[in-house]
Amino acid sequence: MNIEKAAGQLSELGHVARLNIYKALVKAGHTGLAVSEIQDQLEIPNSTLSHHIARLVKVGLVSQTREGRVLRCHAQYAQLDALISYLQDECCSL
Amino acid sequence: MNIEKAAGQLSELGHVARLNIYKALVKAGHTGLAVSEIQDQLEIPNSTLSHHIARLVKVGLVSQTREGRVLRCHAQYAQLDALISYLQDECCSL
DNA sequence: ACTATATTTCCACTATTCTAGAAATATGGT
DNA sequence: ACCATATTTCTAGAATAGTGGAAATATAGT
Repeated sequence: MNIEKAAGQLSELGHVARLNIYKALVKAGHTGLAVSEIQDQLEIPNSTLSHHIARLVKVGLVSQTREGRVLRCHAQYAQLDALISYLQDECCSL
Repeated sequence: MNIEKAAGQLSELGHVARLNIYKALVKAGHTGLAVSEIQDQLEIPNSTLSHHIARLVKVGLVSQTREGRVLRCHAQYAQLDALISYLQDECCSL
């Protein structure tokens, strides 16, 4: 972890739509959610949703696996853990 | 904590300059740093720096106290702790 | 080949953010 | 009152982000 990566991930989580997407993926557990399932839950137009998911993927917080026509999204827990650890180590030591 | 506040704070931390400012303030401990001291450390033009600090203050991550001509800035540890707790509770429970 | 479903990409528009110089404001010292 | 220092506010331009409709692409089934 370095400051550029941390800032990039924080920035992407710093949007209500994307934070909701990430939360939904975490709640969904290891099976993850199809893009269409996220769309049903959050009611975001498909192009907008695709854009937000792509940003989360780009910074490594979400991964995608294709299952036929369906793209399944998964929260990358380890990435968030690393981000939290960075914040605790770099920004919480008094 | 709620999702709007969390997203707002994450977004503000999601910028390298502001994350550096916050880190410097944490490292400075309870005495904090004057705006001018942050400027010396990070070499950011005063108007730009003022803008970034104001944003951190606005979301509650930093507070300021005036000491004569000097404005001293303090990291609000409890706010970051609350943010981290929110992430761990809402986004890390498998 | 055709059709249906899932998702992305393209496009254009609007809004916000970032940056920093210059001017203004605040405080303290002489 | 004047001057110096500290910081913000004003302003404006450039860059980035957000939004969503429409078209394109990908995959599977018939």
